Amino acid sequence: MSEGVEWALHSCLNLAWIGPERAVPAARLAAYHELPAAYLNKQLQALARAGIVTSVSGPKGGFRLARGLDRITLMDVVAAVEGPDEAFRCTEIRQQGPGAGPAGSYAAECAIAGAMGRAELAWRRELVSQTLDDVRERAELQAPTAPERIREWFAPA
Amino acid sequence: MSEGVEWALHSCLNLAWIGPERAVPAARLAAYHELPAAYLNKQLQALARAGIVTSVSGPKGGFRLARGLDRITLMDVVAAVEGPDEAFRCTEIRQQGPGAGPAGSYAAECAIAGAMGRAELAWRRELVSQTLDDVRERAELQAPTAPERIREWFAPA
DNA sequence: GGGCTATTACTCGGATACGGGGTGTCCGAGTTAAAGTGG
DNA sequence: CCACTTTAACTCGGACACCCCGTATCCGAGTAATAGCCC
Repeated sequence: MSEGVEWALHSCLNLAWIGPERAVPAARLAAYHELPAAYLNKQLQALARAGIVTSVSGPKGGFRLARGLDRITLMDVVAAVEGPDEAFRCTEIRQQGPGAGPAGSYAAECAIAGAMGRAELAWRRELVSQTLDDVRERAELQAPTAPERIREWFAPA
Repeated sequence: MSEGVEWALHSCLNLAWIGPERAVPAARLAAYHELPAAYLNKQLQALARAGIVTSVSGPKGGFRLARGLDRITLMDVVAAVEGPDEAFRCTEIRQQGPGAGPAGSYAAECAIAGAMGRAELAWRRELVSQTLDDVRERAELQAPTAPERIREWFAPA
């Protein structure tokens, strides 16, 4: 899985802790974790295209969350960064070569694709069931001082 | 996900339908679906290392299943081909840069890694719960003539 | 004809190239804040 | 002092290289069947 997913998730939580009042530039979000600024920008663009964050150009510009954390699921972020296609894609090799059966006998889905699809569905179901707000709550339980630290570090000079 | 997983799964089912009496060369398994023979051989080697199939060299050599389909799970095959590491790996960026908190405050797992881990656990759980025999059963319901076709095509000259 | 040996053909196994997608970077279009200027 | 204009700095957005891993291939080590040969 792409490394950008981790960056995007952390950035979303950071944005939430900073608050919706002001927009935060990608460069500043990147500096907080010493990430390549331009590349993080690329991931945030993906989030913007997916409608998870909104972006404004110019001075005092940057990114901010488009809606509350409780309305953003892990699935939303993963789909935005990784793309919509499934991890396991069936190439229908059962229809290739001498092993191919009669032409009309492939109406039903390949049993292997079905089985792998069920597993991937379980994965997606779990991703949908968890919102970023759930993650934030757990994070604050583990590190109660983190929100204040972040708010302070991102405070304008 | 690697394409080899699909090839490996189909090959395992084919091996089961052929029967355990004789070993089947990788080249023959590949020809059945018009796959690159040498590359499929590589995947079968991975299955052999994982103990899913056994391999014998020389004339009349090839691969055969090491145990019954009901004792091989989808997880076994995926782990053998894809490797054991998780898809989402946490790089602990929370400990990098100015955002890093006090040194001893990272005993607990990163909340984001935990959430992604739960999703991946659901995926793995589903893969473990399905054996190749379950898949075979469904496949035979959809295409009852397949086993006989395969047995015949792989029959020795 | 039977048993032993040498040969030969066949298969796996790992070492070796190639190519596409993730990774990383750079520069331009657009925008807004701020500075400058005249009334 | 205030309003307007001009400037300038800042930010996103997409276009451009790099590199690693999945993809694909080839050749050698090992093995067993087979053919040949001697008894």
